[in-house]
Amino acid sequence: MPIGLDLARTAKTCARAFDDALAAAGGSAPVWQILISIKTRELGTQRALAAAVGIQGATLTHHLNAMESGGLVTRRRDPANRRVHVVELTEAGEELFHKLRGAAVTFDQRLRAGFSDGDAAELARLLGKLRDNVG
Amino acid sequence: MPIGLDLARTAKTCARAFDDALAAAGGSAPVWQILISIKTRELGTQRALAAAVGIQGATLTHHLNAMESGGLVTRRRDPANRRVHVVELTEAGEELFHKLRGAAVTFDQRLRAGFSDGDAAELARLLGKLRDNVG
DNA sequence: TATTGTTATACTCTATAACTATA
DNA sequence: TATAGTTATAGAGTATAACAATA
Repeated sequence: MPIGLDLARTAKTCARAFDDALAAAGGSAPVWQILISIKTRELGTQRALAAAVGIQGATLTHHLNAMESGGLVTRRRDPANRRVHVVELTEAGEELFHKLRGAAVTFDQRLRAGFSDGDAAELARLLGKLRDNVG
Repeated sequence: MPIGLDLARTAKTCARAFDDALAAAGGSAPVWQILISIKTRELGTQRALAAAVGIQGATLTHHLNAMESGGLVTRRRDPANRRVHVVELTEAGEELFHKLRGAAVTFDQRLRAGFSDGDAAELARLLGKLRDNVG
């Protein structure tokens, strides 16, 4: 069995289950990824944000437009460099972040069922090797 | 680090690299999956085919339309049960299958770099556990 | 009525190219 | 000129609902 096929099938199955979990909590995978990135690297440029999420700048704008319409984020120009648009979470954005985090934690517990610490570490090591091999 | 996030990032990185490899060989991920399923479970219904690939029947029809237009497959009614459309590879379809298989094999070798047999088996075991946990 | 597959339509995520605003 | 981001447009993959053909 090719490793890539096994990985793709597993990822597809897990991604769908995770998407369902996030949707039930009122979110989606890209929104969750963007919320995480905003929370963890506050004050970066949108380019950096897009790179962190693994998408193009225009794709990020697309999502941010929807998130801004949905009242999750605000965008304002940085006074120090007015080319930069600072993205910040609104209260609703913070709420959604916490809700999605809860869903993600619950999902991860489900995923980890029957995993020893050694298993988890071994999986992380092997996945890291795969990324190195294609990067 | 949540397992799901690690898995999703790895799968995204690998899937993009694999898509590029398939595209360079004239294919795409769903086409490759469908070709594999046709070759390995000849004579099934399209429903079974769709289930094997992990998509809906209408989505499969969408891809088969493109593949038929592209001269890769033919569809004809099964005389024994005329509701069933038997999907078969044309010569061009067979050629593409072999070409994509070559690309997939090459990609898998790249992915396996530095993997011992034990590593590969361990990865397969852990991925299987993940699928069990969400299935 | 139930099953097989198609058609029509639309949604989500993604991307590239051209553009605006700022430096 | 270079950089940050947006707008316009498009394409791939997926899905649901309604439909036609067959049993």
